[in-house]
Amino acid sequence: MGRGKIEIKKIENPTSRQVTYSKRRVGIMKKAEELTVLCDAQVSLFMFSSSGKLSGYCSPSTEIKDIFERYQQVTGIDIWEAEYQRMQNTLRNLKEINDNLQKEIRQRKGENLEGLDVNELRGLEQNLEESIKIVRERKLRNTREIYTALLHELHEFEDENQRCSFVAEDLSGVYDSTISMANQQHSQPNKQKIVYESHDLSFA
Amino acid sequence: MGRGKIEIKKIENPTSRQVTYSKRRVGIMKKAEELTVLCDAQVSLFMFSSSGKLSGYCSPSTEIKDIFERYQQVTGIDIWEAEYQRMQNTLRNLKEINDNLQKEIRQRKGENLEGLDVNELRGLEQNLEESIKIVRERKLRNTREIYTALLHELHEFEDENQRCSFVAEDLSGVYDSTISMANQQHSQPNKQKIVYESHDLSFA
DNA sequence: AACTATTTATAAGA
DNA sequence: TTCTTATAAATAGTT
Repeated sequence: MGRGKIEIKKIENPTSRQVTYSKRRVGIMKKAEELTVLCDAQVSLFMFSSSGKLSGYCSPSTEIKDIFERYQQVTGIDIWEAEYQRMQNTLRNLKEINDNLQKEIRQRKGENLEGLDVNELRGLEQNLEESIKIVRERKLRNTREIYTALLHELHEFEDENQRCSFVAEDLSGVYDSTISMANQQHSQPNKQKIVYESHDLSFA
Repeated sequence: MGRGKIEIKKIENPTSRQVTYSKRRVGIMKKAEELTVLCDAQVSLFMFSSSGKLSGYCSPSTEIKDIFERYQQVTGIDIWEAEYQRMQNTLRNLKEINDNLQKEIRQRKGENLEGLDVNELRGLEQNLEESIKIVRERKLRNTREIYTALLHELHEFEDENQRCSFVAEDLSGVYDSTISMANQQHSQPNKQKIVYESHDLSFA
């Protein structure tokens, strides 16, 4: 359609090529829109010129994303197969691991023991006994550490007092500061700290 | 371009619409290919007819994915951004929850107690004591249930023997089957069962 | 970008 | 769907 018939092969002259692109670009976009309107179709059209410029057409009330999803539905080809599937799998796995962890915690808390037989209950009991032993030892050690620190501070205080020639009267303040120091020393920067509800929060 | 000029608006007659769609579909695809070849352009064209059938054209050596990625590059719009981000966030959250669950379990097992002060250790100890109490009660109850079932079966066995006029000699088989029955009754269909390692697996 | 001779696409009909 | 064909539309080459 033009002054002469042309062969469909790459136009070597860059200027002519660019001109032809411009003309035909308009033409095909018009066709796309006509098709949309006349035939009630969804059309998406993208063109990148050899210089990299993008032009496109997309049927009204149609998002590109929708076109792609429909494309994927119809062809069964998932463009993002690898990435998406990988993420989905990771998600599923994490959820399963989560469920199991939740279950284990619940069982270690003594909740939801329906699924366990006597042997498993016996194992769980032994587990908990071992745990409580370790926790008790650790508590004892921590307490001892605090007292050691307290004693150490007390001695330094006494030495200082000897040098300054006056006697310590009230040690409760020292005691408090030693505890808070020990706590700070041991606390890590956890975003979500696990709280064990204690019925008796006083220091023992 | 045809026997008569047409107005560009939806063709109401479904048959005519379908016919027009078929003809124009071929036409626009031809145009797309010509544009690709003549102007060395990348073209992607998708059409869904009103009946949902997909047709498309994509420049050779061009994947749809590439077209989309280029589209995203040029427009700066990331089609999958929202979805992807949402998944990433879910993933992150699940991982964090997981970490915390792992940490809680480790602490309940008596591992990794470094982050806890004496008060927290005291709370954890009380927690474990409560748990162990519940587990012990449950174990006792299960054992009782098994013995009750055993007793029941034993009585039925004796009744039957009375009627059949012979005496039970070996009850070990009955005992075993009762236990396995009781276990089956309580075990749920868990894909990944949590195993509490017991040092002594004998029945107590 | 505009013009226009020609080619191409296609509407209507079969 | 496909073919035919009259006619509308697109566009190649030119200005």
